[in-house]
Amino acid sequence: MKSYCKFESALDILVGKWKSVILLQLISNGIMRFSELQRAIPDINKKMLTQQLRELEYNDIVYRKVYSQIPPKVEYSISDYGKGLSTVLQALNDWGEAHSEHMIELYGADRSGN
Amino acid sequence: MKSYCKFESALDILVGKWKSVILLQLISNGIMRFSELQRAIPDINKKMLTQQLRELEYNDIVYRKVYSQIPPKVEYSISDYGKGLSTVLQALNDWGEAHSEHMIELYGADRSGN
DNA sequence: CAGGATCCTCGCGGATACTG
DNA sequence: CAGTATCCGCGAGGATCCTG
Repeated sequence: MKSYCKFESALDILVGKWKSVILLQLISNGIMRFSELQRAIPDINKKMLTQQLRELEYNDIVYRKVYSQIPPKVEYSISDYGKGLSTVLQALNDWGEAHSEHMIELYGADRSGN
Repeated sequence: MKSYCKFESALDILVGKWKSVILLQLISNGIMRFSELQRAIPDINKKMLTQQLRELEYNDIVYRKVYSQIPPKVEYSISDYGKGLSTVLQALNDWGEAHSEHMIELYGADRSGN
């Protein structure tokens, strides 16, 4: 039997109400400014956006580039290291897709709200 | 660019303070009774153990076998379907391991409490 | 033995206002 | 523009007691 002892810590890093959406945006759009992220995710507020971005930055998943100018300009992107997540994300995504099918088989209607 | 739209729902299923520990136990020990799980995870209480098990059961990750007898006997195990998670778990675990190394490189000491 | 029912706490997430 | 600072509600998680 393999190790399986650090997947909990891995989970923690992805957990947070907005982490996934943010990641999704940055993955598909590349570099994005703070305000672009705000517009792309209308239901989030600045505090949450900042907070979740900081956590992702702390874990070196996203890269934060600050232009020291006025008005300020900050760009976010998936860091080189963060790109290593893609395998995991893909695995999770594939399983998630299969699972929603499975749930439909088991319980009937689709309640995913997708 | 691949889809990446269901990995959020996949995450939800693994999230919960005790899901990972429970899964770990069931993966490595196979079939376990309720009380065995309790003993294996001393810090959990019955309510939480029951609740998290029910959620996993609802998602068809764990199988619950009830022996109608007195005193009651209930056995839990990873369902056949749930075994399909192993790939994902392994991916998460591998990344988690690499990541904790990476964090040490970045910030020095190991704060994982492992 | 394997829960169910109740009550409570604590911190995540959110609304709003202010600032360099 | 890209944030901080404060305040607050709500729900996941927990302690405790009861039951078939």
